[in-house]
This record gives sequence, structure tokens and C-alpha cells, in this order.
Amino acid sequence: MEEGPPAGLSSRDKILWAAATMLGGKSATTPSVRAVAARAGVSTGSVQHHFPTQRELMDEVLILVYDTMLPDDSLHDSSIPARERLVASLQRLLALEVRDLGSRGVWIQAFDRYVRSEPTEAAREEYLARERELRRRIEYSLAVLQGEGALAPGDNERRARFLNTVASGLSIAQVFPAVSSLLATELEVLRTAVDYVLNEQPASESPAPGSPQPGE
Amino acid sequence: MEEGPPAGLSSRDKILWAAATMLGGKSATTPSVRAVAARAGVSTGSVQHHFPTQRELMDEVLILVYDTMLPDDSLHDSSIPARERLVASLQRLLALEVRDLGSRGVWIQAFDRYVRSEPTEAAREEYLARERELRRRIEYSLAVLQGEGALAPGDNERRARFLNTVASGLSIAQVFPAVSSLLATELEVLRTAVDYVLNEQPASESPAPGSPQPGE
DNA sequence: ACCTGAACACCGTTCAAGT
DNA sequence: ACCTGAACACCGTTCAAGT
Repeated sequence: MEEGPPAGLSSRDKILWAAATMLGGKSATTPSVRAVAARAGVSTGSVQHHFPTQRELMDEVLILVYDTMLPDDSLHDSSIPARERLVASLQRLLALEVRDLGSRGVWIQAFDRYVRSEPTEAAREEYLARERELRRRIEYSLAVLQGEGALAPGDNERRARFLNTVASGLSIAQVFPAVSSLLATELEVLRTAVDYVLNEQPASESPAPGSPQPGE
Repeated sequence: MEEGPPAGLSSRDKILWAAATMLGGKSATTPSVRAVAARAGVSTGSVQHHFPTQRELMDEVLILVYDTMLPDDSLHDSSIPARERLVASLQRLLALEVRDLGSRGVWIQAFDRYVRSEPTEAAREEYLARERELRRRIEYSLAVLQGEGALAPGDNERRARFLNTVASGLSIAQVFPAVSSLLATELEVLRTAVDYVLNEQPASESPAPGSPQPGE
């Protein structure tokens, strides 16, 4: 029915293609090795040959996906779902900070400059300016999506503060010990946050959320 | 040689005992149903009878463990809206880390220990254990609220990862320069995150936002 | 109601065997 | 080197059958 990798690809690329196209779907979990093999039209042994472990495959796929996502500004490409564009946009902001230094160097430097000792007024100003710039970029992304109706009207400043906090939490997590490659869980959290914002209730009067009837 | 639940327990309690005692170990993953059954000395079917699903078992265990460990009064006070209780719970976790040192001292110390230089394996393990513990506490709060119907059924592990990231982002923001008292915006972001989780769509078949159409 | 153990439909990974 | 498919050692969940 909906089978088949593009013709002329090597087995390795067929596998990467299969895994990449299984990431976008609704499923939050990483696709199974067997499912990837089936979609790619190869045996599980072949997958194992090119990617000895599931994590190695996923790492390769995520790098591939973001490398093709990041370079051009896909924000305005309305053929891509709004969710993916906003995720990519935030991912770009995270990557932007890291660039050449590696995130660890960035954080250590920032810590020494702004936290360890009381920052000078100039340093303080500098930091605040950078933070403001980050939030502005997020607000810009939100505005673009709002312009095409993908995002309900609402307080984008608040949303930007929220998304910035999430990005910040992900960024700091990158430099602390982690069980595995953070890339996958990072993407999951980012998608969760973005989905929340994009699905936000149009702020009805009544407090729809919790149970209005706690007593019984 | 380290077998056996305390005598005189009902099957249900033997299962809970087994699961609870498997939580503390070094393993980061939730114990398998089969392993719990084996340790409890019952069949898998018996586990299934008392706890139809693995998550229901885990939720019950977490509630049991944390209720006896540190009773959090406000969390169970159903006269308070679920939103406020979850916010308060997260704030408690944030405060818990800080305690006497002040957040700046905590972060500087954590940085020196886990980031600045490559952490030892022991330090790494220690950090991971603490992180796991934090997420479990969040899962516990979610399970409690779910128990009274204030939270839709869903992947609490994912939600906990998300809320933990938000809390982490807020925590790190505390030590960097800020325009004004962060307390207000912090509370706002926390409430936003909590509202998102509590209002989460019950995951209808089609994820409304983007169209998942990769292949073609 | 409570419990058993087999069975179902999956996993990730390993590996002898082919080309 | 690349690939196959069977096999190993697991999963969570279902279920007919017992008590």
C-alpha cells in the first residue's frame, strides 16, 4: 500500500530513509528495528550490519534529519507541518548557542561570566540582551505560524517565555550526565511542548481543565 | 539467595512489595512484569489480575512508596484545584534541591562536580540516580491526580520528562541575571506547563496539527 | 474472586550461512 | 563486505482452565 523506499538507494540509505520517515508520524516511540527493516525492504541482519545497535541507527537518523532541516530557513515552507517547523526553529536556536564550542564549553563560559561571581553591569546587560534576542526569535516564529492560522491568537510573549524555558532546560540537560544519547528524548520533549502550544485552548472563560467537582 | 517477600502478605501486597523493592536498585528501567511476579513468588497472571497494566502497577507502587516516605499534605487536598497542587508539587521539588545552600551554590557545585571535568563513574551514577528520583516523584504526583480524574489517562513518563525539563529550565534561569524578580514569571511558566499537561487532548486518532505525510 | 501457566505477538541482538 | 533468516532470550498482555 504505502511501501517502498526511493529506487537506486544503497541498503544503508534505504534503512536511513525508512527510519527517518517513521519519525514524523504520530508515534512518539522510536521505531523498532524490525519495522525499519520491513519498511526499507531489507533483513534485520542487514540493519544490524550497518547499525550494530538501535541507538546508533537513531543517532545517525536524527543527525541526518536535522542536518537537512537546519540549513535553510524552513519556517515559511507551509508544505511542512507547522509542528515540525516550530520544532526545527527551536532546535536551531539550541544549535546556535552551541556552534563550534560544544555545549559544554558554552555553559562553562556562561557560568564563569554570569554566575560564579557577581557579574558586572556590562556583563549583565549583555546577557539580558541575548536572552531578549532569543525570545524575540521565538516570538517571530510564533507570529509566522499565527499568520497562516496554524496557531490560535493569544499571548505570544507568554508562549515564547514558556518555549524558551523548555529550550533552556534541554540545553542544560545536554551538559549533564545522561543515560543515552539525549537527541531522541530531547526531540520528544520539544515536540510535546510545541504540540501543547499549537493545541492551546482558545482560553474559554470557564476553567475547563481540572475536575470542577473535587468533593465527590 | 536474596529471595522472598515477608510472610503473611496477600498476593496483591507481595506484588507491591516486590515492585517497590526493585525500584531502589541500580537499574534505571521499570522492572518487568515477569521479574516482579518472580520476586513476589506469584504467576504473571496473578499480577495481571491485580494490576491489569504495568503502568497501573507502577502508579500504585509510586503512590505507596512516596506516601509512606514523605506525606505531601497539599497534594491530596482535593479542595484545592489540581492545577495549584501540581504547581506546588513542582515548586517543592525545585525548593528541595536548593534547601539551605541557595540555588546559586547548588548549581555551582553541581557544575564543578558533573560538568567542568569529566565526572567519575560514581559521580555519574549518583547524578543519574537523583534525576531518576526526581522524575519518579513527578510521576507520583501525576498518578495521584490521575486517581481522582483530574488528569486524562496517558503516558505519565513522557509528561514527567516534560515537566522535569521545564523545572530544570526555571531552576537554571534563577541563577542567571534577570530583569526583575523571577518569581512571578516563574510561576507563570510553571502554570502554563501544568495547564498544558492537565488539558492535554485525549490523543484522538488524528493528531490535529500537522499532516503526517512523509513518504509521498 | 483469585490464581495458574500456556500462548500470542511482539522486542533487540547474535550468528552461521550464503553471495 | 554485504546480506539473509533462523534462533536466543527477553517483553506486555490475553485467556482458558483450574480452585
